[in-house]
Amino acid sequence: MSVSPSLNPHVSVDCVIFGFSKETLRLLLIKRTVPNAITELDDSYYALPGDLVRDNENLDEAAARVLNELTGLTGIFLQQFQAFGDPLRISKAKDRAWLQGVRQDPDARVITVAYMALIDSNKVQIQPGSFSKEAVWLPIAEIPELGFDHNDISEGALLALREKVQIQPIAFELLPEKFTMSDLQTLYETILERDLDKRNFRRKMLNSGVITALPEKQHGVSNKPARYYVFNRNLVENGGLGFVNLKMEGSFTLFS
Amino acid sequence: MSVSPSLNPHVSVDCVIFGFSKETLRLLLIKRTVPNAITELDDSYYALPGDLVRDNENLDEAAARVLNELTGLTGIFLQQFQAFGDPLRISKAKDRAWLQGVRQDPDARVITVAYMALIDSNKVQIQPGSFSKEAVWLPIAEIPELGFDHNDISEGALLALREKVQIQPIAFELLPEKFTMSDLQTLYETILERDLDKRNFRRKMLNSGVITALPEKQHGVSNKPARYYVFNRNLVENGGLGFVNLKMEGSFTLFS
DNA sequence: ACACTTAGTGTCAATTACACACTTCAAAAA
DNA sequence: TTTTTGAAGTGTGTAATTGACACTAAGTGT
Repeated sequence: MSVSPSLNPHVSVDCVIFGFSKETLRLLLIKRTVPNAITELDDSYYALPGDLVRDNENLDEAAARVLNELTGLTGIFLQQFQAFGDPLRISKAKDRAWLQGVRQDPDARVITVAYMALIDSNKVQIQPGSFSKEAVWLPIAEIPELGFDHNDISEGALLALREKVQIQPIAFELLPEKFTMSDLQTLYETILERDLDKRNFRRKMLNSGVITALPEKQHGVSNKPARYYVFNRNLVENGGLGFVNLKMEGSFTLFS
Repeated sequence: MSVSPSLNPHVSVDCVIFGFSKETLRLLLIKRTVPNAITELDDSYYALPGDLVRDNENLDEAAARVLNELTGLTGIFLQQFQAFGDPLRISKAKDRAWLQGVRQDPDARVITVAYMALIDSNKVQIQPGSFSKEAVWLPIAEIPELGFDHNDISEGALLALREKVQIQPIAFELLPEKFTMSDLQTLYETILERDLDKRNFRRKMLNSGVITALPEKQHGVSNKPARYYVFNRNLVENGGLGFVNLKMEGSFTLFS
């Protein structure tokens, strides 16, 4: 076993991990515990999972490592969306207290490269101990004050998600393998914060070719059972679709 | 005069500066000269303008500073688009030679945050001495091998530009205040590498409301003089337009 | 006056977007 | 076993947008 490769004290990655359950978009946040020297109680607060970048890995690898250490998952949709580098981003008192307990060079200025991950939250099994004792899925409407500039980063991620979802078929990454048309529509409505017409949505989705109907239907629901669909991952990734037309009502477009 | 604030040895910004002249998209590149210890001649090569980030500035400020030191300009369209952090990105021999002449810690791993700038190349007056003896506008089709990973960064910038131009009215930043409809169309055709229909282009542009016709026309051209237009910067930035519809032929859209 | 070059204009057909309401299916309750 | 309940699933007509297409207008230079 080799020694742990050295850390770059000035560059970190943070992951904004999106999940979707109970009809709400959620973020996976970790709880950080800081011994409070004055009260001798523990202060604690939530933050995005993140870590310094190691000298032998690139940024994508660092983000994938953070995600894997927390969730045990690999092969997840993970996309860099913005770097944050305000000189004061790590200067809040609580944050400094935490850094002093954890970092070799707690005063170093750290620029962070933020990633967003989209995962089916059913797949997540929080890995004990890796980052923190506790990790929770919090609805995006109920995110408390986070450490560092993580509120800014989360808001940036949400804006980026809202844009990307209208350009590329990536929302599927938030659903299980099999899903109903209503699941999908609710997801889009949640992300876009806007109601969509059921019939038009269905037609657009099916015509676009990004999903395939399964023969299988729901069982045991006390109403008409919905059909299941799957996302055509291979078709989309191999460009087997020509262009995908996924514009939402009222979204904007450029020229002709 | 205060002493120069300290530099963060691990984080830099690089600017991909786009211009448009003679019907070609160009990048503003600087020439770096490296004394070659063996031949005693100077090796030189082109690179993107960039610098380490100072401890008292954020990333946007660092990029604006680099741009200003090179061109003398302020208030320019400048947008972060991607961070690059491959561990080997500064390990080419020429790059190391240059770093050794310039950096306090030439072996430090550096992550760079890349920005793209869009400017009217007529406005640029290269500032002597700041970055290098020489800076040139090179057509994007004729970019040579650059230092570091700057070819990757440039290609990323071009892709990002091509996407953004179809979503937001930013192409105007590459033109002078007054421009003709043909100027604008040629610019779009150049960026998108695709021919557009003259009449449809004109209709879309005018209906979108992002430009206003001036009474003024060209003088001294040996053909029918073209009318001049201006970009409605204020209207666009203040959201005075509702939605701008700027989709190009065949571009893709999401749902309904 | 004629040649040359680029600017500028309109229409029609096809496609796409949007609004809108009833029937179907299963389970649960009566 | 009938009825109720609740979500799934389905089609059409209208309006708006897109895209294809060819000629005339206005200057300069010869």
